[in-house]
Formats: sequence, C-alpha cells, structure tokens
Amino acid sequence: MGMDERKFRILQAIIDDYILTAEPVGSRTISRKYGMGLSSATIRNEMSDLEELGYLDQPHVSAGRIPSAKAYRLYVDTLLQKGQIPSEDEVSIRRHFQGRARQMEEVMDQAAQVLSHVTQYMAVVLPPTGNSPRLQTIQLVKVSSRSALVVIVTDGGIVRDQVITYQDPIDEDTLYAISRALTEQLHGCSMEEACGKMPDLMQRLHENGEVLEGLSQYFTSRRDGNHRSHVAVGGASNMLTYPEYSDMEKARNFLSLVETRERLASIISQHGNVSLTVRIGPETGIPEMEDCSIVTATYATQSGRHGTIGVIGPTRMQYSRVLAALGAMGQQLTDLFGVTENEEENQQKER
Amino acid sequence: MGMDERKFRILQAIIDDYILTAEPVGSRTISRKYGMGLSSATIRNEMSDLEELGYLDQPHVSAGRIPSAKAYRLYVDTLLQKGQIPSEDEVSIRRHFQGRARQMEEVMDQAAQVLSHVTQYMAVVLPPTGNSPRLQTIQLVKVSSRSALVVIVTDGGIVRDQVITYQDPIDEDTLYAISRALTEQLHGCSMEEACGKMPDLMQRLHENGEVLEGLSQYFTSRRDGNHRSHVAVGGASNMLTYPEYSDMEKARNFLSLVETRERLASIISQHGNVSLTVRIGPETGIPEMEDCSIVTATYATQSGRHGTIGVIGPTRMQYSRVLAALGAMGQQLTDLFGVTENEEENQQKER
DNA sequence: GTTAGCACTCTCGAAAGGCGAGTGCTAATC
DNA sequence: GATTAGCACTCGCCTTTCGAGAGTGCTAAC
Repeated sequence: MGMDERKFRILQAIIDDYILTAEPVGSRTISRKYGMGLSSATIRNEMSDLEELGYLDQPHVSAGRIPSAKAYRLYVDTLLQKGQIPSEDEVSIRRHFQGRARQMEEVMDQAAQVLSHVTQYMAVVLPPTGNSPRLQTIQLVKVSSRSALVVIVTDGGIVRDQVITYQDPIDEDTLYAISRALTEQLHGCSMEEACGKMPDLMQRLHENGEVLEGLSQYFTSRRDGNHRSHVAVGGASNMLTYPEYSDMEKARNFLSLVETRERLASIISQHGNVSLTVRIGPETGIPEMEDCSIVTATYATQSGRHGTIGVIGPTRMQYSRVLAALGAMGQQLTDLFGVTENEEENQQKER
Repeated sequence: MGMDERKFRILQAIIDDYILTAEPVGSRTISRKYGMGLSSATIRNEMSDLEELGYLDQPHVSAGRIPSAKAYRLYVDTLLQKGQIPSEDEVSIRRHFQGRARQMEEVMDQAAQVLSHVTQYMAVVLPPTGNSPRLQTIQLVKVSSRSALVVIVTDGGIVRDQVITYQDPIDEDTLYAISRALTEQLHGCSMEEACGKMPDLMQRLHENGEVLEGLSQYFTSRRDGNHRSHVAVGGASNMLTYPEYSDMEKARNFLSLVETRERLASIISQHGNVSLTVRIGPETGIPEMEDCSIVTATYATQSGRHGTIGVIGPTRMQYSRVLAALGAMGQQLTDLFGVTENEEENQQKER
C-alpha cells in the first residue's frame, strides 16, 4: 500500500476542509463536497489507509479524521514545490507602504500590523541582524555640559543611541573633534574590534578619558550580537479567535511566551538562513506551540544583512495564503530598506 | 439608615474577601472569617442594608453579595486618605534598578515588566510628555554622502532620530556647520516655532536648501504632540488568569485593545494631571474594561515633563498593593531620570 | 475495485434531579 | 431595641441520564 494520486487528492481535500472548519472531517463530507465521483465508502477505505500511513489521526472512533503534522508537511512541501502563489493580498500589502518612508521601527511595526491583519494570525517582524555591523560614523551630540548622546551609524543603518555622562564639562567643538577622531580610527570596525582598540585610543586622547570610558562600556554592551533592538508583534489577540486556544491555560501560556520578546525573537529567527521556512506543530520544538505552525521569510538590506518576518498561526493555517503574504512582505521590506538605506553607488563614488 | 462604623467594617471585609476569591461573599463567611463577634444573621441584616445603600450587588437571590463600583470607590478613597502604604514590594522594585542606568526605552520596558510582575496585573509605562519640548541641540550625522541622520536633543531628553536624504553630496564639516547654525537659531524653540522659522532659515542657508527641506518635514511631523514614541506594556497575559476574563470573547476584545498602543496610551494618560488616580469599572468609560480598574501614577523628569505609569487589573484588584507599587515605581523613575538626565546645576552654571 | 447497507461506537447537548450555599423572615433571647 | 437561632425557600451548579447524530468498519453485492 503506497501513496497514490487519489489518496493524495483525498488527503488534500481533508486538509482543506479541516483548515476551514477546525472540525474532524468525515468520509461523507469529502464524498459530497469534494466529489471526485467516489462514494463515502470508498473514501472511508482510503482514509483508513491514510491513517495507517500516518497522515491522519482520529480523535475518537466515531469522529472524522484530522490531518497529522506529517500531512501538513506533505501539503506544504508540494505547495512550496509549485512555487509561490501570487495573491490579491500582495496588492493590499503594497498599498500600505506607498509614499512615506518612515523610520525603521515604524516600518517594522506597520509590517507586523499589516501582516497580521491580512493573514488573521499573529505576525512578528525582526530587525536585520547578521554579520556584525561595521561602524561607519560616531558622533557625540551635546545634551548638557556634562553629558552627551552617542550616535553610532553602522553600515546597516542606525544603532541605538545612548547618553553618557562625565564630570568635566566639554564644549561642542571638542565633542566634534573627538567624534572626528573616533570616526577616523574606528571606521569599518566591528563592535569587537572597537572594544579592542579602545585602550589604545584612550591613551592617545587621554584628556578625554572619561568620555572614552563611557563609550567603551557601550561597545562592550553591544558586542554580543544578541542585543536585539526591537521586536514588532501584531495580532497576538487574533490567536484567541481560534478554537485551538479556547483553553484558557493554553492561551495564557502562549501569550506569556509572546510577551518575552527575546524568547520570541530567538524562536522566529531559528531558520537556517533559508529564505522561506515552515515549521509545523511539533517541529517547532516549543511546548507552548505544539498546535501552532511558524512560517518565516527573510528580507534583506544592503550589506548582506537579513531581517526575519514570521507568521504564527494554528497548524491548520492557510499555508498558501500565509506563504504568499510573507513573500510579498519580504519583498516589500527589501525594496523599502533598499531604497531608504541603499547608498552603494554613493559609497563607491566616495572610494 | 446611614453608613455607620460597623457597616463600613463589614463592607471592607466583604471587599477584602471578594478581592481574594472572586466569589460572591455570604454572610456566614464574614461572620466566621472576619469575626467581630457577630452572628451571620446580624451580618445578613447589615448586608441587606448595604445593598439598599448601593454598595453591594447580588448576582442572584441565593448567592452571596458582590461589592459594587461604589463600594470600591469608597474603599479606595479611604485607602488614599490614610496615605500611602509602604510595602515590601518597594524593596523589590528598588533592587531591580540598581546599578546600570540604561536607555530610556529599556528602563520603561523594565519598569512595565517589574510592575506587572509585582502586582500580577497588567502594567503600562508611558514616556514623559507635556509642555511641548524645547529644542536644545540639533545635529546632523553623516550616514552616507547623500544622507544624514537628524538627531534632536530636547530639554526633556532625546527625541527620536530620522534619516533624511538629498541629491547633492555634503561632507561632514559642512554638516557640522549646518548643525551649529541650526542649533544656534533654534535653541529653545518648540517644534511649532521651529516650523515657523524654517522658511527664514532656508533663505539664509539657501545652498543647503535640500537638507532643510527634509528637516522642515520632520518638524512638521512632530509638531502635533500626539507622537508617542514608545508604549511599554508588561503582563498583558496576566489578565487571562482572572476569572473576569474567562470569557474568550471578552478576553480577546481586551487584548485587542491593548494591542493598539495609541488607544491604550490615550486611556492611560487620561488623568487630570493628578499624580495618583484610580478609575473603577464603569468610571473608565471603556466598554472593554467594564470589569477593570485603572490605577495611574506619574513620574517626573526635570523641566517639568511628566510620564505616566499605570496598572490595569480586575475591579477587585488589590488596591493597596497596587497603589504602593505604583508609588514606589513612580518615585524610582523620577529618581532615575532625575539622575540620568538632570543637569539643572550644570545648566545654571552655563547661563 | 467500488458501493450499498447495517450494526456499532462515541460525542454532544438537553433535560432532570439532587445538593448546597445563601437568603429573608419570625420569634425568642439578652 | 439589638442580636441571634431556627427554618422554609430559592436558585445556581453539578452530575447523571438519555436520545440524537455523525461517523466508522465490515460484509456482501455489483
């Protein structure tokens, strides 16, 4: 007994129906709604086979069948083979980003919002990370006579800023001079390298030791790449719509997980640099998400940095739609950050 | 029939018990657990009176009584009269912020986290707003030859930065010169005033019209004070713990409201500049929160700007504990932003 | 190989009934 | 006059029961 064409079509019908209704599917339903001119009895036999093959589960004897994780896997794999399905959602995604190019975090938030709205599941957007960013410009901005704001521009955009304070007042011109010196010395360095160079610099600019001290701490704190600035989440409450989470305890655990952004980010970013991944139910390896699937896509900024976007929904999610939406959104973000941040031509001119 | 001492104590006992159990309280329970040497029959009579006075509700004839919003109001008012109750939570709050002074948003997030953890309700932290911030320093940081990052420092700390782009390349020294000129001209201005001054400036520095154009747009976008940078939320999932939200539909609506941060922020920030407010159930005026109470406190940074912190929980929340925690956290944040940002001495020296 | 028919299983929802918590009233007591 | 014991009564909730309905597996016929 193997998996023939007919079995496959029946399985597909079952999955489609289950995605729609979240109820176990019976042989009669398939026979009528998805026809193929077969009687329920025949379907029944096939379903029995499919169960034995591990594609279907039966909650109890007198209920219909439910697709297993294995079934979804097959379903998604064939979906992926066929190539991306274009969709009308793509248009609505495009429309949301027309015009104003905003700040990165705003875009991320908006992307999560749109994605969750389009799919009706939960969406997560992570900022670009990867090959540790190279310093490009360092600038100290005077806040008061005894404190300054450190602004660091990396090749991949802006790293967050931070206030440093010191005892001896420093005026603007001096700050500017320090900034120039620092930029000159540290241009093109990674955070680690910058850490290494700091002692040397502190000797050279010893009269401003205090400033450099603060800066040094800052580099150290950012060195470990795991500092994720912002995690945008949208539509978490959508998950409560689905019967999968009608159990309060489950829902609570899930939302509690979503609230710890670091953990969520690490879950979402676990794709082996594959641009489009689908993890189904147990494949996620996360107890709170045993009834969930996670679909991720990546977007690129210039300089090879990649961000991740993901959709989390019940295992019976509308994969084709989610895949399409994620693809479209990934493209959209790539375009967006390409335009906003892309300065390759200019940089080449400069050299 | 009036509200005498004994009635009040009985009412208090009922509220205390209901806060603990979320179950209607019967006369027998009060008689036994909260003694006072009265029999259940006497309590019963008093409860009947209290119901007539509008302090108690009865879900149905053969159930115990439930405190009404009016009862909570009385309860909270006397709590407030007695003055702040010190608590052991204060210590745990203090401990969380020892050492490292971090970036504002991090502190906010952390505050929301701690607050929700201590109270077991949901916590919200809003950044300081108020008397529209005055520009202090404007600095353009080179990102590439054709784009720069605008960093604006206001008297109240840091305003977000934004990238502007332009056609003609500008080098660092020119950017610095522009920055100096802008700072000189716009120091002490509000966003609106800055908007007004821009046309004039654009004439004077006409060769850099493009940069100023971008800047002008930026000012305009920030002019309307409703631009709230960040809303920190913690413990939203805690709300699912309480039987008040065992109804999925309610829970969903609530969480959906929480997800739209603007709306949440506007709800939390609706305190008439009173440093400590309690809104109980219907007093909130928000349908999704009819079973909730909102407690807010404010914290101050220098220059008279105020931020808001709030806790949202079921109407039967542990008010005394929440009030204490909020008070402690408000103080903590005031101290923190006082130390980090407070430069009053220095500023006075400068003048 | 496919299908009709049938007995069987098991869940779900409604109805029924008992339990228990709590009340209000009355009459006795302090 | 306030307090309390006693008692009848109410009503939500829990459990049980039971029938309906959906679905299956098997067998025998096509």
